[in-house]
Amino acid sequence: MAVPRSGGHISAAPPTLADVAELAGVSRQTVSNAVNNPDLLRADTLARVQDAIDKLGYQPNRAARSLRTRASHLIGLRMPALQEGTANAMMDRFVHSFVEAAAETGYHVLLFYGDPADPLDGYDELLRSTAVDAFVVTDTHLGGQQTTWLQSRRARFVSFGRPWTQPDAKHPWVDVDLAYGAEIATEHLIERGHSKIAWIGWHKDSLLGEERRSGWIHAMHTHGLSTTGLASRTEDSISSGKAAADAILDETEPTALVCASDTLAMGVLHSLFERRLRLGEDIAVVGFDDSQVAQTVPPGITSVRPPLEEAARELVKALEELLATPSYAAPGVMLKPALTVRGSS
Amino acid sequence: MAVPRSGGHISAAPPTLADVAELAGVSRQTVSNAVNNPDLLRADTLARVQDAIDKLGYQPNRAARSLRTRASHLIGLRMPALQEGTANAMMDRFVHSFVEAAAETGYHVLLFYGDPADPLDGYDELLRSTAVDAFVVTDTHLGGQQTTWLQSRRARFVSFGRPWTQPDAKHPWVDVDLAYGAEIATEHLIERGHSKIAWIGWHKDSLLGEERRSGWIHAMHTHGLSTTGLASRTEDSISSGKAAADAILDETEPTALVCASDTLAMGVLHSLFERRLRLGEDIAVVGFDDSQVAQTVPPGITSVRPPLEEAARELVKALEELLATPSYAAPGVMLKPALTVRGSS
DNA sequence: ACCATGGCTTGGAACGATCCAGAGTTCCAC
DNA sequence: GTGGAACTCTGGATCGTTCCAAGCCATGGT
Repeated sequence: MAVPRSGGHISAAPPTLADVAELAGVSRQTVSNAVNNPDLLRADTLARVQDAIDKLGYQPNRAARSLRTRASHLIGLRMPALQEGTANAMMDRFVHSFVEAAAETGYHVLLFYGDPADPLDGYDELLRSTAVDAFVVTDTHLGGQQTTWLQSRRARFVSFGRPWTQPDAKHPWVDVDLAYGAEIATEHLIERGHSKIAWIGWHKDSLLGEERRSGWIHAMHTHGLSTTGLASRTEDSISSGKAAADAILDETEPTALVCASDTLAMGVLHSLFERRLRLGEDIAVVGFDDSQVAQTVPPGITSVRPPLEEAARELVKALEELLATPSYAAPGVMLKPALTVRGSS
Repeated sequence: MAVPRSGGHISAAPPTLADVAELAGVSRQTVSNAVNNPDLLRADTLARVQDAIDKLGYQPNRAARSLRTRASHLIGLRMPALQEGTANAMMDRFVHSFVEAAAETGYHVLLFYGDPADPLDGYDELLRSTAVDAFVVTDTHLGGQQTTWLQSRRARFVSFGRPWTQPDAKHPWVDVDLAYGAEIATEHLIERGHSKIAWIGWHKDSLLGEERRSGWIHAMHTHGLSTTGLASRTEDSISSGKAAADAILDETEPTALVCASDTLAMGVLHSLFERRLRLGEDIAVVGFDDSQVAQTVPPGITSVRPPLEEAARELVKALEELLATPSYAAPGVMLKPALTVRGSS
């Protein structure tokens, strides 16, 4: 439904409702109705008003509309600040999907980054100036501080990430079942004939990390495989991924490695490079996130791909409901990831 | 300058100017002045009003302010839609930098993606509804369609990318001198002792591609090196990068390769992987963009790093001037990239 | 002929801020 | 003591839209 673009004519100030009303010979309110409740108008009046709207290229002024309706049709999306070296390229796929999904339902996205040290940074200003209708919260695994605070301010929001520490939270959320992701990754390797499959994951206090780890353990045990000596926990960085791989390759000699992130997988690749081992031939590696890096490194890293496009759509759907009915309490939505198989396994 | 966050109390509706005025015992206008022109007030009045503002946690309503001042303090940033497989991870570093730079001067960023086939998609709606004060245009190498149209609509904008096809364009722009980038990349390889240095670049009709290529040629000729048989032109994708590398490695046996993008460099890596050649030992490779991939692939790809943070700051600076003085015509700003040296060379 | 009904349209008020012109104070020079 | 400038502060109008209550008009049943 492309709006025809008024091409050549140069207009000093954009046309207003009053301009349209005058041209169409009706009152302002009738034009407003033509835009917002067309079924209230008689067919011929509607046509006349539409003509005038098209002729002038009229579009309602957002500020005026927001002021009156108390709705900006803007969604605030807070992203965690990028850290140099960490491959969270996943997130810009999410941003992209979300912006597109929001655009389809007439919402625009106001992107902001908060100081990672202060999970509330940025929200307050936007909220108090009523700049946005709702927020999308992304780092729920860092604790419930953000959601608790937003709730206390009566702000509307949805979260991309389950309410880890607050099982009774009422806000809508969407998350990806990455325990399941680890499970299918591990099973894929088992199918390929591996039995000594190591895990390189995050520290014990990382909720996300423990969840993914549980999927690996479950798959291993289901197939009667031992996990002893095969797990290591470290930080989410390339250097610690390399160190962990070095240690576990020396000690236990696994034939395959499942990594909690593509970043760790890249660390493993560094270890392999040094040892002159060939990825996908001498040893198999699976990562998480299906980042750019996993997609492009030869021969490609098999990776657990979160359905970010679908997550974005679900979030927008939840937002719509939430904004339509303020008391809306949705059940959380848990999506299943898929495994993208590449040369590394 | 953190605004104290009103913690516990739950307020139904945000406080307005009138609320503050009543509490402070002054008129609405005085409160408005306290916020926007504090130096107009007597010191003690200002203090009293400030107290009231803090007590109520007042912040001006954006919609109301926008309506009156005809300024939204929002900048529309149009990004080219992501293409699967193409590593334009560079762009999210730019988005991040730009959002942060804008936030520092009180602007928020409204991110949107346009249909790549229609360079005008998305602008019109935001412009006519006066949703944003200005735009940042990013794909100027695709031709002047966007800027010409925006100019005809009297929209304010700056571009990240020089006005390639319109040398007489008047709008502010910021760009990175990537001919220089290719030059330092090539010289770096020459210093390392290479003399047969091949170029893997884009098609002839790519303005960006020809520019980068000229830097390689210039460096080669300056050092008395021949370029015949060492250049190839192809599409910006991994598979064509691999094909180009295959061809040139078979034919001319260069010892080093300069690639017009990290994506092409990844294609080269695929070729090397297949040939069991070791990156950085058997052959040297340099890429462009300093993407996540270049940073993380072992042993790291030497890459030309565009100063995106600086570009973002310059763009914001230009925007500020442009919005302050509508007739502002800035000279374009050309920034120099640096070479990040890694194991691949 | 009348009133009630429902469909369609209208003018005035309101949203919350800033612009503008003017009113009240203060202060100093004469 | 007065005039005038400079400094403070104020109330009303205004931005462009939607909400609200009321008005108009044709229709149809009594």
